[in-house]
Amino acid sequence: MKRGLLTDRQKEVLRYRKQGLTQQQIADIIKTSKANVCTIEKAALENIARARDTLEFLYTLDAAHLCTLKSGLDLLKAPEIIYSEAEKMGVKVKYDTITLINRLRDANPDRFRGRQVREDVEVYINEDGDLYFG
Amino acid sequence: MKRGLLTDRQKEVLRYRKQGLTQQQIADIIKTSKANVCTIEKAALENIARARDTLEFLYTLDAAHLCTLKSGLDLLKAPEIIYSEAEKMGVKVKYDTITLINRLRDANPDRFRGRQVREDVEVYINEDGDLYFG
DNA sequence: TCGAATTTAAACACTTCTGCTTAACAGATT
DNA sequence: AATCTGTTAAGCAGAAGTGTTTAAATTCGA
Repeated sequence: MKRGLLTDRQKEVLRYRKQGLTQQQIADIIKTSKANVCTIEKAALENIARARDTLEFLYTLDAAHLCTLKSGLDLLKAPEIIYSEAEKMGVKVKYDTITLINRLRDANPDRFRGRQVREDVEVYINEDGDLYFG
Repeated sequence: MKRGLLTDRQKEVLRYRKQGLTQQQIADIIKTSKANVCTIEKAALENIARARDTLEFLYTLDAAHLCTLKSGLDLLKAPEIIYSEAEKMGVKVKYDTITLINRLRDANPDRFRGRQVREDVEVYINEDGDLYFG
């Protein structure tokens, strides 16, 4: 059974990178092209991000589904929706408007284009008023 | 780009499970066999474990490689090796013999069969004397 | 012990991932 | 201009993951 997401090749590259080597230097050491080192490093970072997202999901299991921010929605209208839904459930959202928008964008930058929601975002809330997105 | 490791199917099963449903009940809901629900749930838990291991690896990046516990080694001889190697590096291991063995086993149970190491285990140590295995 | 719940194994199509090459492109530094 | 660094894209072969079915084993409470 595989232990982690990272392949031996990916770990190798990350270790050399941590030591400050350039992609070209690493390419020479492991005998391949610098383009390939770039690809491998990128894949490694993606895998790490994916691992983080996976564990992030566990929080949504403890949380209740609050609402769905539908594709096309104006990002600035999201807080209003979220506050109103949370009030219905008798929970106070932990974040103010600005913080909420930032959290929303930071959580997964890919899902927003400027002020627009590109893809449906599910919003979860726990009893502490913490928000999670999935 | 995929966000997490878990497929929609796997998330679905985990959510129903969290609600206390049996595999048979879930199978009826998502219209498949209970055996399949079992497989999906198992895959989900494996993915979560893999995500944890992946992030665990990041610690080994900050840590230095201490030694390798080779396949076939007696688990009870590991502490001696580790203490002696750490001393060479001028770092004091944070754990006593008993705790060390327990950490070693708990870190990844699959790599030990009774008192024997089944598969090479890399040992890393940081400046605080914390140990990581990979 | 009976039956329900859970787990495991094997096999199958299908999809995705991985490492790799080649080639091109953008930014900095020299 | 020439060089070094990092990125990106297309394509390819081999490996691994996913959902599924079917069938057999195991656990466990009543």
